[in-house]
Amino acid sequence: MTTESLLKSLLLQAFAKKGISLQENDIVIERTKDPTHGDYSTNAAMKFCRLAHCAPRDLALFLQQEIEDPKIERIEIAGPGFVNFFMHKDALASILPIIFADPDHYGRGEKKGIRINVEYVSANPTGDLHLGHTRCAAVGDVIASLYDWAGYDVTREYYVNDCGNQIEHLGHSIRARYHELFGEPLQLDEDDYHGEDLIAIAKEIKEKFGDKYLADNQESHDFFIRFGIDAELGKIKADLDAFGVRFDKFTYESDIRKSGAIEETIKFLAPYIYESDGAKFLRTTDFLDDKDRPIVKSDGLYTYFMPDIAYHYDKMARGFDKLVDILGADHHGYINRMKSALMMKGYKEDVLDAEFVQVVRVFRDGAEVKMSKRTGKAIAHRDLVEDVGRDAVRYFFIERSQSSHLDFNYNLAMEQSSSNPVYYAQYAHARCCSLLSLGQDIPLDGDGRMLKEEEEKAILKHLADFTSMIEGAAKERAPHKAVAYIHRLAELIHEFYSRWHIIDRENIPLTSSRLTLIKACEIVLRNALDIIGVSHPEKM
RNA sequence: GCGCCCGUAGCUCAGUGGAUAGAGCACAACCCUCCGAAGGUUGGGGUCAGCCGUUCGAAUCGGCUCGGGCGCGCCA
Repeated sequence: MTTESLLKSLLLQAFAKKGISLQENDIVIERTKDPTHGDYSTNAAMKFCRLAHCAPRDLALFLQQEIEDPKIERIEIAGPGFVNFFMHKDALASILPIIFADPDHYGRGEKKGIRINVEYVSANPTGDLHLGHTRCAAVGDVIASLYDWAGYDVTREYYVNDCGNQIEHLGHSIRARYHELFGEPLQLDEDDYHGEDLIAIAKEIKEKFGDKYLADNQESHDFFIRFGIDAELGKIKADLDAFGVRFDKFTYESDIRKSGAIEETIKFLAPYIYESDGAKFLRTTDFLDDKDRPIVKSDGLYTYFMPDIAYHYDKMARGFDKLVDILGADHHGYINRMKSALMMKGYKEDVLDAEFVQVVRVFRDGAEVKMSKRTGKAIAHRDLVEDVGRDAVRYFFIERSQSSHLDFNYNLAMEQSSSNPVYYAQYAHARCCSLLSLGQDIPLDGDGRMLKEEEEKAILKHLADFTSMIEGAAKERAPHKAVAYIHRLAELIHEFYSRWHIIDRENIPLTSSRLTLIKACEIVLRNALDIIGVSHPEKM
């Protein structure tokens, strides 16, 4: 039993004696910032004083007298009615054997038996990933990891939009580059892709197939599209792989279309479909939307929305309890129409949630750099990761809540050395490893029995918070909370290291306890860095 | 006009009902004869955009105003 749940049950019992019956969720146990406020604190006396018909401090006094446990050293009342718990140091150190029992899994929550599908990036295979995708990739990947650690059954999915206008333009652009290689003038339309990366693809086609696809026929048309999609998706996969982002499943829009799922879906949705100006609209306003949405254009082609509905139905049919879409913030209008479509199928409103990732603004040489996928002037995901490094990019991109704009200083990131926050955490890990290596002949006691300093107690408390941090960060889909946890742990380690000499061969029992604590720090820091996908070198 | 996100230190941002509002960067001073100075200690810096309300208690919840970003039926 964790200290937190112990305190909750003691409080529940005490309240019951007053004739007040509460649920465990009603009680809030807080970590105290100030050590003079004890180790844990509750506001319950203030929150429920009205139910007890007495003043907050009187109720606090009652709780103070009523609650007793061997793990609690003493209870104090402070301020308007806070009840502060001071724990015996043994109670704090009891987290150490738990960590060592299964180090690689410390922090993992109980299996919940809930299946979650997290879809992210899903960039169209028409060009290289840019900074916006980088942030979505980092955010989505860490959210999925948090779910995994918290005990959910997670699938990471990428939806490939390999149909529609943009794909036609891709095929046409590659065809134009291909013809250019045979001495013809370049013929690109305004909506085509003007980036020079397509030249490499055209060259590859020429090397492999010669002039086979110069003829303008259906075969050539289909070939350029197919080859282009495979080439672009191949690059995207390689770039994401280098970023430490891997998917369990790629679903292709073309497969959804071929399966007949769209026609089935339209048939099913018929009661909600009406015609207007030659187009077909879905009455999403019957549910959460403020406007009805077109699903079939007046030219008879589907809008993007129609296959997307079939795709989301497909995901639900695969047995997921929850869908999470990680989307760019400019897609925020999308969520209510898709929820509405899911509700038409009888699903609850909250089977789908979206996380909107705000834009990254890039500053270079003191000026903002505007991005454009087509002009080729955008900062590519690949260049960024190669220049700045995978660890630093991941850390930077999830350090702040995804709902906040991110200002990225390219110059600063390029010259990152000591002022890079990721090194602060990695250095703490390397320090732990270094200490453990220096003291490797000294056996660890495994329970930290000699620990008593404030710095040591602060670390023990923070280590004990790891599991609930993961649980909370997963529930809130807040990767930046994992970063905040890591930063705090690194800070505590650095402070402890600076304040106390850890390896003292004149005092082996104390050294043994302190190295035990350092080992626990190393384990938790390593697990935490694994969650955010940042490496944890033993030497730097 | 309607909808979503945002407004907190010089800058970038944490903090969603609690105690003296925090961190990084930047700035100033100090700390290696001693386990890694990519570190530590100290300091200056704030009408939490504004007003009204709810509450024992509001940066946090509700309403209005101002300011910024994004979106608004046949683009994805």
